[in-house]
Formats: sequence, structure tokens, C-alpha cells
Amino acid sequence: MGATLASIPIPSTVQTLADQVFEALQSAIITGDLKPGEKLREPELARRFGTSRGPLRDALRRLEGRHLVTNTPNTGARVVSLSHGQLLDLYHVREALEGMTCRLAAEHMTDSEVDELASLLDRHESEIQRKEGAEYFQQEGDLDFHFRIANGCKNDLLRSALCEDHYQLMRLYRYKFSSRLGRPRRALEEHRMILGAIRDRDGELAELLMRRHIRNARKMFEKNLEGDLAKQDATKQDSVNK
Amino acid sequence: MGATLASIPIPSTVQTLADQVFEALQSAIITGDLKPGEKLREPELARRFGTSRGPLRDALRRLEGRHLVTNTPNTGARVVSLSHGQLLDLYHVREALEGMTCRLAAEHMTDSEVDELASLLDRHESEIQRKEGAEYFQQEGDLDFHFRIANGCKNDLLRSALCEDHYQLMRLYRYKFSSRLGRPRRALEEHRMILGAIRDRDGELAELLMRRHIRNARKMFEKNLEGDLAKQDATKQDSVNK
DNA sequence: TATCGCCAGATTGTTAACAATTCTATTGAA
DNA sequence: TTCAATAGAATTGTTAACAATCTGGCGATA
Repeated sequence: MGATLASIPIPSTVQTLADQVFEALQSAIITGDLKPGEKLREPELARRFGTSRGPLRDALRRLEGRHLVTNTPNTGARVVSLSHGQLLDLYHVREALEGMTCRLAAEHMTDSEVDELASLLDRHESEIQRKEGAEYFQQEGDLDFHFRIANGCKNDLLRSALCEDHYQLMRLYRYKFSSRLGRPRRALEEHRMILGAIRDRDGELAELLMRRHIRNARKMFEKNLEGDLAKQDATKQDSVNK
Repeated sequence: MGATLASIPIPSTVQTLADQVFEALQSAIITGDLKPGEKLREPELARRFGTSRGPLRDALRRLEGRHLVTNTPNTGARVVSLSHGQLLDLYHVREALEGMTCRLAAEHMTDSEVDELASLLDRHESEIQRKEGAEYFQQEGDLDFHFRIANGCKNDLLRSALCEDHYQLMRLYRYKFSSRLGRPRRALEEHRMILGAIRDRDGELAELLMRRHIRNARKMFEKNLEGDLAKQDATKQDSVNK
């Protein structure tokens, strides 16, 4: 698996219609084309993807399994919409899973994978130079770092839990979720320390550093949260005053 | 809005056909009625559950999301069959998730939940007295301990990842997976230490002890594995000699 | 004898119609 | 004006038939 971007899946030539709809739907959700909380009407989506309701329902069930869609009987499906508390929950899961993943990656990554990880960080360094503007790509780059570690741990259950499940959720909320958010240099520094531990094949340290890295991101998220709430209160005040 | 009565959730009776098939299938897999690796033919199963293929396929997709069923396009579904390596992978995931879960449980469990956990361990104590024989129930009891901690962590993402996903897999392989396997007293002792840390509201220690507990179970599993392999070699030798 | 290709049966993928449930807008009464 | 009841529309759940694909056995050929 030598894809340049770990997030791009290699489509197998034998693909069922439900597979295609699944990927198209997931893509639409993650890019924000379908927004969190939005109702997913089967007839409408089936027309949109040029298929019937059968494969579409199949795709919806799979997305439900990946927590990107919620379904209530007889009422229908919606794009998942996470509360602030649930986003915090997700941080705790990440801390646990990625910590272990990083430990195993330190033990099992090939030397060439480590080298690629190093050059990825060099690229991030230069990207940070030309500051803001490309914030979107910085966020995807941040995720790419975590992706590669997941792919290096050689535990397929962990890899799929992160890459196919939790990372997709994080991309959906990436504007709130990037570990670099508001601290790109600091995050890059933490990434470099993690890389160092992996290079030293020090699994214990690698786990500790990754967990601290994600904890720091969570604390930053909590701070932003307080800011957002204050702002929301302010605008509410405004609308009342009008 | 509808009648006030309609607002009362009636979870078990308001069930779609696909829900029922899902539960029946999951139950059949976990009890071993459908064995690991067994082919799941849609027409046959649909007849068996008295429904059509639609809801059945729906149920299969959900079970696929929970890693209890694997599906290959145009070929069909099978009950999942984990290799020894994948079982080891599962131990690592458990160590990560249950460690964090136990930390959060120590912080967030209610006092009454802690008390119930304590009385559960007392019951296990007496069950161990009347030795073997009831090994099945001992294994389910072991799982019950972990279940309750998952329910006490108050992080729904963690709870569902464990209770609805990984624990079901473990039940499928319970004969290989019980943390008490071959060491019931020792496991109970570890459970008591974990309970102590939770009672002290010492999250850090609770996580550390739970991780050690699962690591110990993994090591025991690995030992059994070597034994099994030796035995397999022996029988292989026998069959050759015949 | 081994290998390849082909055919029949079975199984999965897909579609469209039907049934059951929920949502919406209108009406009528307090 | 507000609320509740209701009828119709829209949506989801389910079924059965049709299409595409795979499996396994048979015979032809080298």
C-alpha cells in the first residue's frame, strides 16, 4: 500500500453499485456537501446517485456502522451530528487507540515507512512557513501524519478502527478537530518528538508522547469551546437587542 | 404533534423486522449455532427466520459493521473467523480501550454502581468455590465485570465500542478469551484490585491495573496458543502415522 | 492424465411495486 | 389566536421477481 495519501482508497475494479453509493455518500458527508444533522431521504438520494433504493439502503447501513449516519426506525436516516460532549468523548477514544497504535508502530514500522514519515514532517515544516491560507491542507496534512502511524502499527483491527471509523468522523469536524488548530508550530514539534521515539523504537515513549499530543489537542479544543460559547452568548445578546 | 402517549419510548415492541433478524442472527453466531467461517446463504437464512431477503441483507450489513460477519462481493457472507494473530490484535485493542474506560469509570461511576460491582465480585468468589463444571458461567461472569465498567465510564462512544462491538467478538471466542482461563483466583484478585482503584477514584491506577490485567490474560492466551500448536503438531504426526 | 472451456444450478445484486408508518397542511372548535 | 383532529402526501419497511455473477461438474482436447 504505497498510496501517496493514505486517505485515498484504491478502488477495486469489481465494485458493486452499493459500494459506489457508499463511497459517494461518505465523500458527500465528509466534504460537507451533506451537512451534519441533514435528513437523508432515500428516494431523493437514489435519484441523485442514479440507482434504486436497495443499494442506497445498503450504503446507509454501512455508514451507520461507521457512525457517520444515524438511523431511527420508520423515521429515516440523518447525517450524524455530534455534540460538544461527544466530540470530547471522541478525543478520549483517540487518546486510547492512537496511544497503543503509536506504541505498536514504534515496534513494527519498517525503516522506509519511518523515513517517509520524516519527509512528511519536513514538508509540513515548509507548509507552515507560508502561513494561513492553506489551512485546509494543513489540517489534512495533520491527519495524514496520524494515518501513516495507523498504517505502520501492523494491527489491522486498530488500523481499521482509526482509518475507516474515527478519522472519518474527525474529518467531518476537522475545523474543530485539527491538532494544530491555533498552534501549528507546537503541534509540529510534538509530531517530531513522536517521530523521534518511533525512530528509537521506543514504544513506551511513543505511546506516552502520542497520548500527550492528543490531550493537548483536546485542551485546546476545550479552550476554543469556551470561546465559542462566549461568542454565541454575545450574538444572542445582539439579536435580542435588535 | 401526535398523542402524548406516543412520546413514551417503547424500545422492544417497536422493532422492525430487520432488527429482529439482526438480533436473532447475532445470537445464533455468539452461541455457536452458526460457526466461525460458516457460509451464510441468504435464501436459507431468510426461510429460517421467516422473512424475505431484504431485511436479512440489512441485518447482515449491520453485523458486518460489528465485525461478526465478513462479506465479499458476489460471493456472499460468512461468520467471521479470527486467526490467532487477529485474536492477539484484539487483545491490544482491548488493552487500549478498556484501560481508558477504566480510568473514566473511576472518575465517573456512581457510588451505587461501585457497590454493585463489589457484590458482583463477591458472587464470583463463591462461584469459584464450587470449582469447574460451571466454567461457561464463570466466563460470562468475567465478561460481566468488564461490561459494568464500560457502562460506568459515561462515554457512550467507548461504551458502544466495547459492549456492542468488541465484547461480542470476545464472546464468540470466549473459550479462548476468558481472562480467568486457567487462573480464576488470580483473575479475581486482579478484579478486586481494579475495584479498589475505582473505589479510591484513582483513575490513573485504575487504568494501569486494567491494562496489566488484560496483558496478563494475553500472555496466558499466548501460552495456551503454544500448547495448542504443540498438540496440533502431535495429532498431525498421529494422522501421518496412521 | 491433466487442463481447459462450457453449461446448469445456485447465489448474490438490483429493481420496482406494495404495505405500513410518519409527516404536513388544512380545517374546525374552544 | 391557539390547539387538536384529520385526511392526504411523502417516506420508510418489506416483498417478490428479474439480472448478473459465481460454483462445480462434465466432457473435449492436448
